[in-house]
Amino acid sequence: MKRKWEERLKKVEELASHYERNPLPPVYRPKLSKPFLPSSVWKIFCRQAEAFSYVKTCKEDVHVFALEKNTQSGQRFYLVTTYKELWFYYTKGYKTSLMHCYEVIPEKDACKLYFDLEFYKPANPDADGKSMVAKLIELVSQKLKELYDVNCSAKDVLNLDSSTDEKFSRHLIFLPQKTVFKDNFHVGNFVRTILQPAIRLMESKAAAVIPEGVGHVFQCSAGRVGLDGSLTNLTAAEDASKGRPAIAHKAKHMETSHQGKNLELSFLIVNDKEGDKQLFVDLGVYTKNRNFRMYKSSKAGKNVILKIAEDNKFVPNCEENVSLEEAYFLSSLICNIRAMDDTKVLSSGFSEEERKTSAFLNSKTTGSSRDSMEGYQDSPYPEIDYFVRSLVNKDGVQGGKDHFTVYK
DNA sequence: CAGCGCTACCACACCCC
DNA sequence: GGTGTGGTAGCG
Repeated sequence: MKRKWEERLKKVEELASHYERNPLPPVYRPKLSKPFLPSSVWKIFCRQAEAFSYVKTCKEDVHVFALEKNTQSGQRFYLVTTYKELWFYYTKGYKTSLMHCYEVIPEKDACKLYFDLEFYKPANPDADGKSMVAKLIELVSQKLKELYDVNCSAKDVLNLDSSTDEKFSRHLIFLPQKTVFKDNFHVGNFVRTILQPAIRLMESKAAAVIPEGVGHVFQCSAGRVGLDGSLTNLTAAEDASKGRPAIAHKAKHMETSHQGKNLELSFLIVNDKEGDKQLFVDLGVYTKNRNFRMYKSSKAGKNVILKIAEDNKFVPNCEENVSLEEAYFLSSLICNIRAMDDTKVLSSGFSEEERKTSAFLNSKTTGSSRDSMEGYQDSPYPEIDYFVRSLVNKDGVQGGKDHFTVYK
């Protein structure tokens, strides 16, 4: 009897000693993985740059998330952790501050094709958001096929909704198998390019003047890139009017051959609060280190979260030990790329750095904006043409003839 | 001590008809 | 009035 007591006492003392040597952290954090797996990473920074430099020192697969303070002041801080661990606390509600959580899309990381869609309902009483989303998915899928030979349909598109009575608001995440974009800027280049006809249409509506005889050509493999790095569309009429050697033969051919297939894009144009025209697709999200609100998060000061849309058609393949909800979460993350050998990496035009460099050169050498250059094969400065082509070729396959590129 | 990265917009200078 | 530039309020 006494012997048993002594044994128990000894065990308690050992346990006490163990906890003295290994004190509990101030915040309860159960082990998420087997002991032999990497230990947890959960670190918060006031500055984004500090968060990114910490990520570089981590061997774990960690990512930067932006957390909005509930004060609605717009102030944010930055969390570094793994997807797994974030999901654990995110759903368990251990930390209420995770309610307003944003994925930071690093400027040079591969990412998925994604869209931020919105319109103000009172200004667009006749707009049918669901049908607009369906049309957009159809359009984007058609362009993915044309430009990259990538197959995609509505069942490959995760459709998240955070609409209110006032505003129709969606996030679309395209998930054709094993296909990603080189980075956020390349996504932006692609999106701006395929929506160019709608942008021009909108501008002409805003100006209330529709220029005569101006058709717009979708720039594809044989296309040209403006010296300023923008994706410029060649117009046969403009070219001829400037009396320059026309290089629009192929483009003109493409225009006619695709005309029947091209979808009508006017459905993308909506009214904003002031009654001006704007696009249903927000083109302002394809920028450096963009914060993108996450599945099940709300904006600070609001309680509307992003949830699976009623008309969502995407269902993730559930891997072992992953709930359906977690699988949706992982699918919704723009930079959650499982890089395989057979992953297709799509690119479109310049990277941001290259765009800035050539824009700088353009302004310093010609002293004018893109207008003077549009529609020309060569600038008056061969050295610069050579330099710009070298930038383009870096992105292309087989000498860089292709502006839209697929890596394997 | 502490958010970030734009862009549309404005004021102003300078030029030229 | 046309055009370039520098600074910033406010948006996403």
